[in-house]
Amino acid sequence: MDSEVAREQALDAAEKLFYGRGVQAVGMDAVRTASGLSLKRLYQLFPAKEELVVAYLERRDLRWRGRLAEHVERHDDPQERIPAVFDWLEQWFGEADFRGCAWINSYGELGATSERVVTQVRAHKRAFRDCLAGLVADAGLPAILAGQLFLLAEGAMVTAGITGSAEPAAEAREAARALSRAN
Amino acid sequence: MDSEVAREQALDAAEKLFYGRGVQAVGMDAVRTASGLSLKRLYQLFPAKEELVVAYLERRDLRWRGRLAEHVERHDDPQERIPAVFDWLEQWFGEADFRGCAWINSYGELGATSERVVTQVRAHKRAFRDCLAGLVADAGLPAILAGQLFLLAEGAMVTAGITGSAEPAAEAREAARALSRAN
DNA sequence: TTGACGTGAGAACGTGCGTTCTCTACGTTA
DNA sequence: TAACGTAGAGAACGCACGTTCTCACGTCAA
Repeated sequence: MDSEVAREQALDAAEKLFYGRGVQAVGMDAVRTASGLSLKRLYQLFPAKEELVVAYLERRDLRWRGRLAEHVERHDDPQERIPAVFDWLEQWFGEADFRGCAWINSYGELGATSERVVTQVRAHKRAFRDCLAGLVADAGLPAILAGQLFLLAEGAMVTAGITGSAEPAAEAREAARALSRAN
Repeated sequence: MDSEVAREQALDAAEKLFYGRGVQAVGMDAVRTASGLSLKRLYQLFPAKEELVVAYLERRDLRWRGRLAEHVERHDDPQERIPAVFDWLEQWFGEADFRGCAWINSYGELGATSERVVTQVRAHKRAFRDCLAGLVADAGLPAILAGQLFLLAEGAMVTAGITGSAEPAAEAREAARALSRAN
């Protein structure tokens, strides 16, 4: 079987399991079963579990930011793009399998033990922050707003994950509107 | 030895280890060594590791909120008490052993496997939110502000933990000021 | 045909850890 | 003094899991 296809199968299985149950709660055996690959093949593609975890976070990062960008770019007016971020978050929070932010959860789980995971988490959060900074600049708003919107979004993700409700997105959007007007 | 004293010793050791290295990365053996108690005694006090984890979160919750309240109450002016929350966060983020919010981290680690931990995390976050709501009411500000300040604080905790910087507290305080004026 | 090689399936290995058990020592009480 | 209960120290147990090994089988080159 094509290596590329096998890799995607492994990552599909890993993402579903790691995100849904937590990294440490999922054994390589479960990934094997879910992916339909043999353990041998799995270890050829990812020589250790940590590699698989990092690859999972990496691929999810690309997808996550891709989807966000896609949603935001539907709005031509730069002023509307900022609330659109929170609309997208709200939609995400409402998905049936939503279980909080994969990177925040991974940091809680592995932050103290895996330097590579920490690097991955920091890279993702920095990229998201940079994305917000771009939107703020395009809307002609002061740069200081970017960090504030970022904190609102992070708070909303955490809170939505813990409480299992999508409401924090609306609260954050309201706060973002107020901050945009205030600045 | 007095049971009460032994319990405190166990919890002191557990808190230091669980918060510093993560719950799953710390074995009961490490807790035994750090506490100076025998395994037998430890299991008499906490029949399973999960009990110890829940007790750790419970005691930390009381202390954490106690310290916050103590700091906030130093200010007599209700208007100043809200920024004081973020001052306190900044001070906390700057502590040498700061490693993010214990409850958010625990949720990331155990949220999918331990219902009791989830309950504990939700209770803590709800209590913190209620505390903010009280401060907002005392300051004569609209109730809607409480949730927004809560999201800012949560975002700041997460971000400070991941980046290892205390700066998010200042950003959040600035945003909180702007929101208070805007509402 | 034959032998080398890659692959799949899963058994096996080693380790770590939560929990329990054993053994010894000591204090208490009749 | 002798019997008994309790606690400490840590060995032992059972299990889960990351990783490696075995073995049978199909494939392809010479």
